[in-house]
Amino acid sequence: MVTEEKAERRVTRRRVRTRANLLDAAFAVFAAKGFGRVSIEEVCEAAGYSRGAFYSNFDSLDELFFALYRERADLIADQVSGALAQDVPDLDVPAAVDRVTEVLLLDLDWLLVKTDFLVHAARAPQVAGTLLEHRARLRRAIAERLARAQGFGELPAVLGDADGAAHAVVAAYDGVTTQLLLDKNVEAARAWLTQLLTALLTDGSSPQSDPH
Amino acid sequence: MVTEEKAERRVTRRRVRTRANLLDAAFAVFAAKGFGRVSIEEVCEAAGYSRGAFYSNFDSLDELFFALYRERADLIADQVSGALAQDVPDLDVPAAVDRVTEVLLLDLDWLLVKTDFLVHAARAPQVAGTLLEHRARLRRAIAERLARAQGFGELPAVLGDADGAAHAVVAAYDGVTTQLLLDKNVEAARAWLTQLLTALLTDGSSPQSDPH
DNA sequence: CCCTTTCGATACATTGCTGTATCGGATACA
DNA sequence: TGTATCCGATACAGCAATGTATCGAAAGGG
Repeated sequence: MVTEEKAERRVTRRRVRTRANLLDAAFAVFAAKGFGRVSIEEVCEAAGYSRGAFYSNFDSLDELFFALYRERADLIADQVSGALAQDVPDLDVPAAVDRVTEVLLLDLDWLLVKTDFLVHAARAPQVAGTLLEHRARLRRAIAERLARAQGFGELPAVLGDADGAAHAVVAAYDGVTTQLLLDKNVEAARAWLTQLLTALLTDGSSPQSDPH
Repeated sequence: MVTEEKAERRVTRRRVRTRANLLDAAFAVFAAKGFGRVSIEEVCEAAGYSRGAFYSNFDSLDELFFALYRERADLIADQVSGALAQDVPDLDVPAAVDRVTEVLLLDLDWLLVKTDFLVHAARAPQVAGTLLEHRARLRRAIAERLARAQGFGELPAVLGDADGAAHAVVAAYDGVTTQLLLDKNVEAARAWLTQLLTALLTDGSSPQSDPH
């Protein structure tokens, strides 16, 4: 071993605070202007620090961006898992759909940053790999939840097995998200996603109100 | 009227050529590095011109980007319209789906640029408006095509009317696109989109092979 | 309370990009 | 072919952001 990985430091209390502040400020700035149009200086200024603080905590904007994404994505993934596991009887897929929809389509700023990250990942295979894993994990959680419901004969497999259905759920979410980015109408998006999902996950027997 | 809109010019032959070259080069560079990370100089270098040529044809990178998007988007929109109108009997929705799918999921580079543009539009209301109109037009074409098929009793309205179904089609496309950006697997995306669309647009009676 | 370690501010050199102004060669049209 | 116009290359000034090196101050351990 030639170099010390990160030469252990006494992780001061002050340090974690500034780091958190930088991340928060970065989130706001990224959401407002887009990752591609943000400079290190802007982030520092928004956080109330000088560039010295930044370079003491991160090596590059990319690194900060990755850390930021990871932090928030994990948080939301947990919330979704919670929403999926919440109901004991495992019946009532529509109810679970409602709860998940509410968690996922909450914060427009997060949506913007998330999309920036997607675009970023699309050109960095390594980053794309990480993101794909995240998505696979999420899909697995959904598939499991659906499989449990399927035990009660709920799921009308229009598309293959529970795994395929999970795929479809994610695709529907991504699709609705795209429109939401443009029209900024969270309520419509939520209603629309709910309708899409129930259409996909139940046989076409339950009529829904039209959100247009 | 105080100012001449654009002081009519003798639109030389040379001019249109360089303009086209700049646009082509820009497309390649944008696809490779992302709009946010591209400088005017890079575009010029890729096109084999100096910055003088650029400033003679465009006012800013944003303007070039917009022109580029508009050009290609219109082209593809035409192709889609063609694919939708192609079959005379108006039955056979799956066949139309196949053709459209083939047109839409062809070029990964275009997908990258298109997504960049989406992200850009998400933060520029005016641009977003234009993009929304484009999408609405496309959706209308789809809805009309579906309505024609519906006349023959094909479409099993799982989601409201033909308009709602068109909405769903676009959402499905966007959703599949997102995954494609990450895994770069065009064939899988195409198969997957086809399956999704047929699942949405036909009653769940026709079994499909599983593309996973 | 002192002393060591760590954090973050400041100053500096450097680089890459921008936009403008100018000019010579190319182009169109008579 | 002559000539007026247009196009794009070059040169220049300026700016904004980067990364590094240095240093005073804060934090925490003893």
